[in-house]
Amino acid sequence: MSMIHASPGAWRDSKSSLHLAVESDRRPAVALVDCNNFYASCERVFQPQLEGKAVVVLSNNDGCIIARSNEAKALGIKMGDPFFKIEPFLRRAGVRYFSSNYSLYGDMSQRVMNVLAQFSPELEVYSIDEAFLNLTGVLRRGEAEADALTDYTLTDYGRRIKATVRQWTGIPVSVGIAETKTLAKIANRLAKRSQTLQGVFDLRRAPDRDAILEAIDVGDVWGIGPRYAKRLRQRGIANARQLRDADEGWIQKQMAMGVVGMRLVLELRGVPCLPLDLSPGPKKGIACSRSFGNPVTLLSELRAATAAYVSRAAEKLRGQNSLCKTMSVYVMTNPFKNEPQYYNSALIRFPTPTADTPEMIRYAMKALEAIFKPGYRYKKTAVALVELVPGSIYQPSLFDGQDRARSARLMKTVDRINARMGAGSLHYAAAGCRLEHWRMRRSHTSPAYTTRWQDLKWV
DNA sequence: TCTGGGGTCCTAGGACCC
DNA sequence: TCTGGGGTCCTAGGACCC
Repeated sequence: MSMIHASPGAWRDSKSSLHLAVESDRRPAVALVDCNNFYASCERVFQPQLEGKAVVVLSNNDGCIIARSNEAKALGIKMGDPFFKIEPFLRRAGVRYFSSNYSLYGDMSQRVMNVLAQFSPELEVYSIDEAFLNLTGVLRRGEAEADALTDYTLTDYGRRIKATVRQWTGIPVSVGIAETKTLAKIANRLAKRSQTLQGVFDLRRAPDRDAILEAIDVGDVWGIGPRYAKRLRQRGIANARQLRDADEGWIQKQMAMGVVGMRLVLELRGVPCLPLDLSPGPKKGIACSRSFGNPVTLLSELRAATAAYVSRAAEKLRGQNSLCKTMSVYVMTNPFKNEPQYYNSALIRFPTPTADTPEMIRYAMKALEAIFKPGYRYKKTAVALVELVPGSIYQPSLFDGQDRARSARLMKTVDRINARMGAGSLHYAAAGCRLEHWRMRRSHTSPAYTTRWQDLKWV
């Protein structure tokens, strides 16, 4: 997909001036590189006139706000604000809004990651817009040639990372550096918010660490959600400094956080407990769920939607070369509505682990019929594949009548055609057609500038 | 009319084994 | 006086992340 194929391993390039320096500090160093307002920034890359303007990106179905440019944040627009409620305000305030365009964001993400990979041999792609880089010793690799330059620090290196990503992809990022991932998160937060730091901050070199940690609310520490934050505050632990200095025994016992809490506290103390995950294995569960563009009352429509989601989930399953042993199917009404509510799910255990779309659809339809109740306005159906096993080793059922090899070949062909011709080019009739009214609404989509020839930007 | 989607890990408790 | 000890696997639920 990606159109940038930057040469890997630039960090090794001895001709580059990047590595001609020595930082005497030998402490471990990990950087968190985080894209600023990622989805909003992606939209801006191809519409530079939006620079400096308030931009927001909407969730699926144009439901709520999921990304905001700084200008939009300054206007008080909140994450999760329902679009239909604030649309009038957005219009009045001249905020530009976009339906989410995941093929664009996914592709831009890959480009950013490709650039980052050149700055460290150890990169963990943590999410669509974030990556951890191990920078320990990165500057020392070029030591032999380092006579010319002294005082080149990881802060300089971080600035170089930031500038390169910006130049090669158009995406602004912030870089936080520290001894551990948890501290790097904090450093990144500061880098992003401070006017003076210009987007790069090395917490290891900060003389006033205690004061910095004290200014971080305990709920803003990575790994502390609303529940834990509340419990910690009840014990008088209100900020990151206090959490760092908390009593270990109490953390382990009282908090029901056990090892999670302990790791977190140690990380705050500068002891790395969360190693970089350089090559994440296959997913342990795969889900596909989507709210409908319009409420659904007919079983036939629910069937089509469910079949469509099964087929998407099965595609992901095959994409990582796994088979599924257990699948669940959910249906639910709209909890925001003051109308009769219904929620139900069914668990399906396949006699033989499978990744065969038609087989999975057959089972899902049976399950769906069992949980469907007429008379409700359904809002959403979901398919979750749990209990996945590697495609290579599985225990076939003794009475399995299917020609597994044949169906695997068929699936492979279907996937290949869709990869080449575009997602959904070939799909199952059970999944209905594109125009059905339960399909997702996306009324404000930008073009897929980087993944569709028709949408290529003209210059 | 209209409120997102997709993951991970850990713990406790029960069943079961020798 | 007094009824063992140690282990695994599974499931449900809770918490977190982006």
